[in-house]
Amino acid sequence: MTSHLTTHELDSPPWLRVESTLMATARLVRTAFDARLAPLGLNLTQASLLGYIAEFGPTTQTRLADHLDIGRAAIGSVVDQLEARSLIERQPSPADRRVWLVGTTAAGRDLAAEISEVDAVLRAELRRGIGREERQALAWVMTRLQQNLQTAITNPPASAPPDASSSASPNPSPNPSPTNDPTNNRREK
Amino acid sequence: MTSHLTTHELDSPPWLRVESTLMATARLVRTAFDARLAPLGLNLTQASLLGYIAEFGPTTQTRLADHLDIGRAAIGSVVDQLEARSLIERQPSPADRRVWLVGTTAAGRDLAAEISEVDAVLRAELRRGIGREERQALAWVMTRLQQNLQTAITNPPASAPPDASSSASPNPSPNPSPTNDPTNNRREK
DNA sequence: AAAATACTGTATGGCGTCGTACAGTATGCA
DNA sequence: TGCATACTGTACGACGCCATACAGTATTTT
Repeated sequence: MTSHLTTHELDSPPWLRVESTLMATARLVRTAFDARLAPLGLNLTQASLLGYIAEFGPTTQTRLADHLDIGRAAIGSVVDQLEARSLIERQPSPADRRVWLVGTTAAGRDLAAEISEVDAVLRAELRRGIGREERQALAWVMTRLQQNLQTAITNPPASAPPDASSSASPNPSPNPSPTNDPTNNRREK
Repeated sequence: MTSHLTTHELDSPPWLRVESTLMATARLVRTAFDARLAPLGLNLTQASLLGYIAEFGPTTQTRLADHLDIGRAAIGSVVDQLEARSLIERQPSPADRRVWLVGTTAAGRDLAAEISEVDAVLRAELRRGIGREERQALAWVMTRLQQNLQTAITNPPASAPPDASSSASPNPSPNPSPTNDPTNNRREK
């Protein structure tokens, strides 16, 4: 059992499985950024949030959630963490008493600069051996892919007509099998 | 192509341009597959597991974990779920009494066929407007990116400038702890 | 043979995110 | 003006995954 050269063994045919390659790569991206940000005591989400408000100024949490692509509830948690470390600050908005304007503190600005540094360094490393055109082509194809994915998600699970009224409850019984399972032959270890 | 058609607004922050697009796309991939697999009562992980053993026969959980790129503990959970629905089966290995050989049941094989169908349909949709060469180029660049990511992860926090004596231990205490915070000016809502 | 080492699957606790429900606030409409 | 609707941030429960620790089993070393 040697193998394990790079990713897996030779069983996976990446010829057709572009999607799984994509997801694996995304996971690696997150891992790499997390690793590099760990010395700052941050993960990728926290760093992105801090970097964003450091660049664009105080922002409401809903906007942050939109930009970071996570839910409003999750953003609240991240803001809590960063606020507990005095890196950011919740300020009431004079215009809208529902919202917080989340802005950086002085310490937050300093750390944001370090984040920016880490980000630049890592991205430079990731570009090694990849030409500018190739990167642009990659971005273009992925954008196109995103469009297709979006339509695939919003569109009903195939075969259904364009009118989405039929997709009201396509799956009333997700558990088809009886599951009686009288013979539990599971070894106890 | 002014981009931002589908994703967000026109901000397109210089943060993690390509990388964030990649991660957003990966998220969409998972969402799309989950949506299409929902009528079968499965998510992407479960479907991948079932499809794998349907194609390659009984497999140990460690192998499955390696192939699906998740930990052994997580695999155990997924196997439990699928086994509870009588889609797969744990069989003791005659050769090694530590391991289970996870194989499909008859119902599992049937469902695996449906999974394969869903998979083919969705992937065909995702290819719309993307040429074969472009897909191959995408795969190539991502593979290269994976290599760079791998080295970036395993390699120490990089930089390694002439001598980093000044930043020998840049952050021994991630919590600067001015956390006394006597003025909790947080509004109660 | 016995002991040391490596490996497999499981239990446990933790983290990050999601989805839903909710109170407070703003906005549009009668 | 009053009322209905929409929006913001939070609380709560759930899910998926990770990391660690562990007992049982295999494999290698002595």
